[in-house]
Amino acid sequence: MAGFDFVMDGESVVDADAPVSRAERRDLQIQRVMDAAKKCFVRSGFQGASMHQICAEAGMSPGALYRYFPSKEAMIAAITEADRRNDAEIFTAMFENPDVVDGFVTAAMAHVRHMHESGNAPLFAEIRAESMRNDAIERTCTMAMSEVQQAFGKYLQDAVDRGDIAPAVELDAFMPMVVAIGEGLAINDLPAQGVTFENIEKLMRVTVEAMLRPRRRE
Amino acid sequence: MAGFDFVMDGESVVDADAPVSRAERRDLQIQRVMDAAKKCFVRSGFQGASMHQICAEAGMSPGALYRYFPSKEAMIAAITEADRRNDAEIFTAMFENPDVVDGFVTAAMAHVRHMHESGNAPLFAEIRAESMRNDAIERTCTMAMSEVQQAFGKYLQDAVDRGDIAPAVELDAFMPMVVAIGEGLAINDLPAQGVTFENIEKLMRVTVEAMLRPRRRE
DNA sequence: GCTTTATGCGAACGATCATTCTCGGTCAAT
DNA sequence: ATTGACCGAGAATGATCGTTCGCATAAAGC
Repeated sequence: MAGFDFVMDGESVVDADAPVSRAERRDLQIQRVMDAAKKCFVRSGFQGASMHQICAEAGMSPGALYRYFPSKEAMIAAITEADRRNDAEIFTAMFENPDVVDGFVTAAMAHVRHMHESGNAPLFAEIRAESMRNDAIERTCTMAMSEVQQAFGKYLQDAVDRGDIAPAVELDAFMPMVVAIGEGLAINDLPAQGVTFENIEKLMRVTVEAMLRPRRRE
Repeated sequence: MAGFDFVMDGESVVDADAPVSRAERRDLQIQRVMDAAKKCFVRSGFQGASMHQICAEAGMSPGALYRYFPSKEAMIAAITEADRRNDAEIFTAMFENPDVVDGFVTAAMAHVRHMHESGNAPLFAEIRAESMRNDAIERTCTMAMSEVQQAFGKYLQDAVDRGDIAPAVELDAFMPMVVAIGEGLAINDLPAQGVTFENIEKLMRVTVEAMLRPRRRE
């Protein structure tokens, strides 16, 4: 039997005829574990998922799994970081769009769509719940979002300076509130509740427009 | 030593000189357990908190605790229901206010304030995370909110009929989205992040106004 | 008074948990 | 061909989990 095949039954993860280096294979195995862990965490939560379940899902023994992650805590940290980084990237895309409102709505809709399609809402909810009692997770969340917030702030300030927008409240208060609203939309997975993307976008546009270009009090 | 005193050390929970009936005392004990459990769940999560921890927090042995709740699952269910019911009551108050926008903003601010002062945000986050994988919890959340949503829908429809408001999207889509946004604000506990109540209210008013009385497209 | 019922304690139970250990095998380098 | 680092399986470990049990005590009903 030629090539690698580390799975004894079911699908083989490493293609039997594609030779890979040690380091490459290691990365693939790490990815395999993370995929399995993510599945289990979504299904049972961080504390609820057992290492044996994760091993079974990954088709790997505990001894093997522990070669790649020193502890369950480390796996939680790794998955949290990957998830938060992924989210951050979606938002960074909006900073290219010269129309602030449109850029914002587009990015937010991409986020809602991604959350719906990937089925990651439970994982995100789990991360947020865990972040409120686990300092390490909390730091990961803050760090991943702080660079986005910083760039976001600059992006908005530029638009303010050129007179494109005039936020209803100071930017320091505006940004956390927008993040909070976005999280609410993400966790609730509105498309799954039957709300159409069209309606979500329509209401979001009205809202963002009002927040960034408020009506004058008459 | 007269009267009851079931705590061997530390504070006594049942006043030593106030005779209470069996049923009354039972209710007090149940409340005692629920308070302790809530504290532990906030600290460690539903799965992370152990029955021994809850026993210690309640100043009660496992044997005693199990006289009041048949299982940990039952305790989680009871605490979830109490929390959701509490939230529902806050929102029901808004249906008295004839000005929809003002009623809405007032209720939402009461919610934000309550969430901040009670320090219940972690519990709420935990409940939402658990609800995504535990059908019983999910049903509790839906039930507690469905009566509110129904009354909310009627309240809004009345306002639409009399021409007070003209929501940007259909009510069926509007309500879930508003709930989602509210949850985001609740979980994030903005006052704890330094955002003032004043700013929260200001942006909320602008937003609600825009959603319910949108500008016409020019 | 005596009996019945409700409480409470805390040791003990079996199950399951995260993690470790041992050992046989495989790869890359010599 | 031999070596040495790496990898993987799976049994084993001690800890901890949710829950139960037996027994003592106190109150309620007669």
